[in-house]
Amino acid sequence: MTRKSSSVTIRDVAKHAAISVATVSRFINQKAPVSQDVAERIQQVMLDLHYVPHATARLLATRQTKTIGLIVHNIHTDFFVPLLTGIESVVSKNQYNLLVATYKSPVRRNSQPPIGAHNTDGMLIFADSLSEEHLTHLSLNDFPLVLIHRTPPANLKIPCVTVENKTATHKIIDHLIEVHNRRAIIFLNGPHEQEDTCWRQQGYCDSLEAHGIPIDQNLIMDGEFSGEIAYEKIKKLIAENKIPFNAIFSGNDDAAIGALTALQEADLRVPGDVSVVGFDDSRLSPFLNPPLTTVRAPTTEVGRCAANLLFNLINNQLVEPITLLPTEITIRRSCGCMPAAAAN
Amino acid sequence: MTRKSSSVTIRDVAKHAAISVATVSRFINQKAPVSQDVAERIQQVMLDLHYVPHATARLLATRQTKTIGLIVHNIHTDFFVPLLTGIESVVSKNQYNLLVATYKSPVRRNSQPPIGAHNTDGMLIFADSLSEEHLTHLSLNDFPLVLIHRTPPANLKIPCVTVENKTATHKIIDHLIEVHNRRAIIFLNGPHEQEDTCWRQQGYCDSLEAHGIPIDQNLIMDGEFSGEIAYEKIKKLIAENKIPFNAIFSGNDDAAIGALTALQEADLRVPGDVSVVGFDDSRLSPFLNPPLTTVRAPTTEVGRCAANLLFNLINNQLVEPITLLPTEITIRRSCGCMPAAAAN
DNA sequence: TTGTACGCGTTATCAC
DNA sequence: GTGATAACGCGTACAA
Repeated sequence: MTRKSSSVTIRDVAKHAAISVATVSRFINQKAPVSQDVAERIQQVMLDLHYVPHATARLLATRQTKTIGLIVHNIHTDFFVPLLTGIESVVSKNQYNLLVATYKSPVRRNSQPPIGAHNTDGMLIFADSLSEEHLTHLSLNDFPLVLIHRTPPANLKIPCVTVENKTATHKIIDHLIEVHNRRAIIFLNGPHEQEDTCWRQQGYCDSLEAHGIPIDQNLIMDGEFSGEIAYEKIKKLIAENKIPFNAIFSGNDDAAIGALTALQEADLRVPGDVSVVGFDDSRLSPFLNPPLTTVRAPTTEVGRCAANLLFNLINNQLVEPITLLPTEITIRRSCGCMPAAAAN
Repeated sequence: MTRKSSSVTIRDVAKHAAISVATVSRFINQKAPVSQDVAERIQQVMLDLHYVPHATARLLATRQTKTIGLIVHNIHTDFFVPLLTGIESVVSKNQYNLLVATYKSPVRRNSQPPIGAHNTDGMLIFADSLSEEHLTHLSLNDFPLVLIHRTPPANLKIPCVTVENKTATHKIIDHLIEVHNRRAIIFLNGPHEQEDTCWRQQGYCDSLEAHGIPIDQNLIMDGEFSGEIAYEKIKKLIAENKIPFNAIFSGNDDAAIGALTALQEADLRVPGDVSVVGFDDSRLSPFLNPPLTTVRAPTTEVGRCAANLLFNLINNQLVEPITLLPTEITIRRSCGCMPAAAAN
């Protein structure tokens, strides 16, 4: 498994520049002033030899990796692109690397996440990808951690950044009820372990209650934030034809697509027969047919913000314990409105 | 910055078990049989001391990183999700980590990519993110490399995986001409540095020639594979009203969205006035208005395949020098057809 | 089966 | 400013 003995090391640079390794190291890390002459020589040799410091060796010596980790449980979603875009911009601005891992703490078996203190300087943890136990262990060791779309377990002081779910949901349901006179509103909720799900459900219920509409558990169904699952659920709902409804609030835009498809296949008109609204304002929402009325969540900003917090932590600076980014309703056509501008 | 206060090393274990470090190491890695008595003693001491092997030191000693790298020049695109999905599935199956870097080799040669032999065991390189010089250097050092959507420079034997561009494009243009009688077809091409662009342009030209339609350079415009840029270009084209056209072949689906938006704003009907077709069959294509006729590219499969090749390389196995994945036309509505099934 | 000693590529600590 | 050299923690010939 020995890859290459031809790997160029700091010793090679030193030799070619006719200088000691210590000086080369100092120059690279700007640890101490180096004479102009020597600096230029080293610079040149490094370029010629394509020298790149060996990350692992450096870590062993300094205990720094210059990389941060991101743990998510599912990469296969449009939500991931803007999140990663935000994170990546900050990471590269800080000259760091990004290690991406898909992982989900299992309930029983004691497996370890693939990334941690041994290969990162800090981690971004999305939603419920890491168990409380893992979180606790890392946090207690003072390892820099920032939670995304999830609050820390009790007793643990881990900063988190998420978006305002409840009020926005409340408002969009209000809109459905007050403007479009929809009162039989299906709620396609997400995974129960995810906090967003809870808050969105809360907003949904609050709005109904505020309008004196009793909450019908039959209207609340698991969409799992998945287009496929939402599609199946709505298709079945229509086929059984036992529960009347005239609107669907989908917990996220992905699931809304599935709902839209199922409605279309059943020849139900949107928004004529059924209003549909979503959450996230993902990239494709303005282009759906009809364009989707939804809640705009600043996902790129979430990623950027979380990454910035993490770097503050790594640099031993104080950070806000909790950052709640604002959301806002984006009215398009799927709810029944006819906004002037056709596109985005 | 002291993270691990409890730094108990293999030496401590050896000392407490009254045994040598070598034996402890062998026991841990099951490299050679150890006497029952010794095994039990080591086991006990490791438990008592809460010993955990230091991952980094281990990597330094074995010259392995257990991570592979992915270099792309732009994360901010829907193309990235399926690609990453494919790669990630293989990476985690192999118990490896994935380091993601956005990077683009500058024309001037003074920068190094953030990932390389120093922090990965092999790399996946998308399109033209890395210059020939960087490629050459890595390849000459026998560093495992797999190219995605790009062939290797001459003289370099780097395996690559890409998709069939030319024939599919040829066919979809044929479709536009033969079935829908469109002969003034705009081509929104991608970045000139990207190979996909060239092949798609070739397919476009071949089809026109085969039908005796002269190639009009005015119809070929840079869409840069970007929705925004395509939008501006088509908007301007319509406003100037100097070049008549009745179809648009967009180099990728992203740009097709921009085109669609521009046409819609100008009250041009799709496909009534203008047929629009794309390339990629990205996730949102079936949901556009109208659903987009496009070329389906197996992007997830590309990612999976490239990652598999890379692992073969890492394990010193032989690999195919070039893998060309098939593409196929997906007929929806934007070309003018009216397929039976409404949605995908 | 077990032990000794060296190498992995850097940084840190001294001297000079 | 610069240069030796000792860590860093582990794997592994080579010996025994």
